[in-house]
Parts: sequence; structure tokens; C-alpha cells
Amino acid sequence: MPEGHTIHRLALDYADRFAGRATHVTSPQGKFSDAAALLHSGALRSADAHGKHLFLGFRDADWVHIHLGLFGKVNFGDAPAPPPTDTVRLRLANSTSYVDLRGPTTCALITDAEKDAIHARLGPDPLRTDADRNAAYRRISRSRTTIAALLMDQKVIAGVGNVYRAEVLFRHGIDPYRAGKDITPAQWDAIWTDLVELMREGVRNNRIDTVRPEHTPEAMGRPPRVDDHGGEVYVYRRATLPCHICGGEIRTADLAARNLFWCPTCQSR
DNA sequence: TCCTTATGTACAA
DNA sequence: TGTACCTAAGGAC
Repeated sequence: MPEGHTIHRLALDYADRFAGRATHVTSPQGKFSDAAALLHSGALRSADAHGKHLFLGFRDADWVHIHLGLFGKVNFGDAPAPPPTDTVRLRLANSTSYVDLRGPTTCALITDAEKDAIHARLGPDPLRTDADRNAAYRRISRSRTTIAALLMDQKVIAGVGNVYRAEVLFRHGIDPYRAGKDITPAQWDAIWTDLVELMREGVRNNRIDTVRPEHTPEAMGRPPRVDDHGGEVYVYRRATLPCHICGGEIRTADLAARNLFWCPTCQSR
């Protein structure tokens, strides 16, 4: 589930349900038990997100650092909380809500300084107000690496994952194998602006939709087809299906152990 | 019931 | 570049 929009949405939802209220912290699965015991009686102070990293603030300067990785999932529910299953790494529960975290790559108690270090190694996040799009472009414009790989590099830009990568390159007609140094300032500006809009909508709707109004199923007279991941898209996981715009076959390939999707007709080198 | 796959990352060689 | 890690859903049998 997790690209940056998911994590920012989680920060809002954690804060909504738990901030400033007495919260019971447990780790039914056990891997986070010591930290959960420390936080046991505390209240959630704040929630912050940078790229795919989520930070839950407790006490004065303690943060629970969460990264969902590929498999991590978060499930919110209303009280009373059911008995936890044995895969729940972290449960927060108060008088009205509970939330379960399963399968994260990271769930660790860290200090303010450690949190700062994580921010420092991450690139600008289109969903954060402190983001500097030029910092990303400085790296991209100097790189011979493909734009597809650069968009997935969290040191370059934080929060973009495999879906937003595929979709934003399609929306701007850019071949994923084009080198970063061949992306013009105007193209980067357009990509960044688009990502800000798409990802904000992703936070609002808790899913990724990238199809423009003029290409929606209704507008194109084709049957509605919401992609398996939950939103309407142009190329992500549509290999061998016809492109919504040109009708040609969407292609797929392996790039750095991830699946790449693009339309060779609509996206130019 | 087994196998594959997944919106991710870190580390070893 | 390959592999390890973590979980659950869907499809093939």
C-alpha cells in the first residue's frame, strides 16, 4: 500500500484518533515490547511524515519511527479493540479507537537527533511545505542515471514509489530510460508541480488516481476499470493492455528489481 | 494447500 | 546484482 501519500494520510489519521489522549501502547507480536512498555502510559504528542517514513511523537523527545516497507499495513478501528492477532507489531488503543501495525520494515524508538538524521538523508518531499524542488533537480541534472531510477531514489526525492513514478513519466511523455541530465528545468518543474497535485489528491482519497478527466472511462467510452491497487491509472500494472491514449501496447521491464511500466509510443526518449 | 506477487529498503559481495 | 526481511491476498491445484 505504501507510497508517500499513504504515509502522510496515516500521520493525519494517527493524530486525529490519538493525539493528546491517554493511549495504551502494546506490541502483541513482541518485537516492540520493550519500547511499548516505556510508552505505555503516554499520550501521542504529534505525528510527522517525510517520504515513506512515519514518526509518532511521544513524551518529550521520543519518536516511534515506522517504515512500512513493501508489506507493512496499518488498520484503524473503533473501540472496543478485538483481541490482537499474533502479527500485530504495535497497537495503540484509547477509549474510542485502536490502530494495529503489521509487517513493517522498521518500528523503532528513536531520539530527536536520530529523527533529524533521517530527515537529512531524505530528499525533498512533494507533500511537505519545506520541500525544495531545486535540490532534487540539482542531483537529477548532474546524473547519467535514468530518470526512472532517480525518481525512486529517496535521497533525490522522497515519497515517490513505483506507481507515481510510472504515472508521472507517462503524464509528461518522458521515456523512463532517459538520463537525468537530459531532463530540462521546465520538465522538472512540470513533473514536480504535477507530483504535488497528484500526491495531495492521493492523501485526500487514500488512493492513487492519475487519469486526466478527458481520459476517464466515461470520457473515452470504455468500461470503468479501477486498477487492482485501487485507483485509475495509465500504465502501472497494465502491461500488454492498450494505452488509453494511443491504443498501443503498454510495456513492462525490470529496472533495479522493480517492475517498470510505460507506453513506448506516448513516452519519448 | 501451495505458489506467486506486492505501492520498499538495506546490506553483502 | 543478489538476497534477506516482513505479511496477506489471490490464483492455481
